[in-house]
Amino acid sequence: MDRPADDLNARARIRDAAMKLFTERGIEGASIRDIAAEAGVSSGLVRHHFGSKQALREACDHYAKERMLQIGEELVFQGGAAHTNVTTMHPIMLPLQTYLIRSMMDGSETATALFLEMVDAGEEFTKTLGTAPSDRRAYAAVLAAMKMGVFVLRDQVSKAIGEDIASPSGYARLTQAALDIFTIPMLTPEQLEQLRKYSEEH
Amino acid sequence: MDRPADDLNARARIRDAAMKLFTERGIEGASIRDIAAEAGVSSGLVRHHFGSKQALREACDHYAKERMLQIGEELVFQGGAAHTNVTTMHPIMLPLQTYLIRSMMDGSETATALFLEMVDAGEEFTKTLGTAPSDRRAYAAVLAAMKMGVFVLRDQVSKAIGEDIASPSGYARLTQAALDIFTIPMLTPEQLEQLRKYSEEH
DNA sequence: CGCTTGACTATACGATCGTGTAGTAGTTTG
DNA sequence: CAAACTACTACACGATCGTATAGTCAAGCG
Repeated sequence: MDRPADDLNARARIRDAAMKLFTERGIEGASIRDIAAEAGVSSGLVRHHFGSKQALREACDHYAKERMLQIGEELVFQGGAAHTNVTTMHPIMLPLQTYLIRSMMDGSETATALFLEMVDAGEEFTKTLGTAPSDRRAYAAVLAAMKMGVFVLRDQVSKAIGEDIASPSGYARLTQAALDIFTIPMLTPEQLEQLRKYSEEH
Repeated sequence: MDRPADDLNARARIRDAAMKLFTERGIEGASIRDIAAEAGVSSGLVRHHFGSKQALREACDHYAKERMLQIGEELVFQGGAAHTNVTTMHPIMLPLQTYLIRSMMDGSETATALFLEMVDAGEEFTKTLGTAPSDRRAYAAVLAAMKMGVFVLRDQVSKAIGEDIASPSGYARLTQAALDIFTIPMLTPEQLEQLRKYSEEH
């Protein structure tokens, strides 16, 4: 059961269409008429259900955030906190994440709030790490941004690896690559020392 | 010397204003009239110099790409390939990167081409690593996307750590955090094994 | 039955969009 | 000096935007 039961009515279809087009074309780039057409309804019905474009957007924000938290809880229940915090990549989340980033870039408070909650959770997670980063807050913030960033550039990453990252095969490569990045030290201690010296000089 | 010499004329001011507003509001969200006002010229002059909004955008794409490559070369010359490939974060690049990502998300071929070049360079870099990732291509693609992602969510990361990541202090925390993420293994070998088993089951 | 209510469509409104055209001031060029 | 060119502004055009209004249709209910 992927969605709530009574979620196939016109209101839900409009919301889904809005999230799709907002993601693909940006908030300003997706018109209410286009969204209505995508949902198979008149543009007047969009206004009837949501009042304004801004209100429609906020409804999408709240829905996406709720679904993200809901799916996140399910994943922690299934796979444990370590798995969830390290990868936090699940195919179901993909459209939600891409939408939320688009909305965040255009100044959504709801989406930004969700991001900050993710940073909070990530900061807690750092306490379970063997070697602690010196700046937990910055570590968690950058990590969260990096994980989201992969999905911002979904099309570009897909093009780079030659297959859609939403496909089972592409997603597997994506997950493994992220795991490699997060678990294999990128520099030898010597390189790290050299880099540290360089930083001090500049 | 930060910029070419004759770069203060109206044409350059329009281009800079366009990059600023495209970044802040998205391509569709920034009108030619707004861009002209930001540059302190008439909207007709924008058309005179660039012909159309699409052509203006492509001019911005090319300029941003050129500057990125130029700055990248300077950084390699100054600090060496290891430093450049691991962090690839320089304050000067920030506005260029944020613009290019915006443009990439709205389907810019030039920006996508630059991303693919970054992936190519990153893939070469993986050959200098001690422990090789199994899938170099995916590794480089995900790494490039992650590094870009931090700048997509610039405002959100800044909010999370309590200071602007463009400030010297915030930028230093950002760089150190990225370095920690890339050099400190996030999981113990035991956790990694557990995660591997979990993945096989699902 | 008549009446209300909610889902839905059709159509019209100002505003703003990208674009096109005409024209001016200043410099260059033959 | 006149012609040509360049940088620039002013203004008008259709199209499309978000929004508003009026009306249709079916279901529920006294």
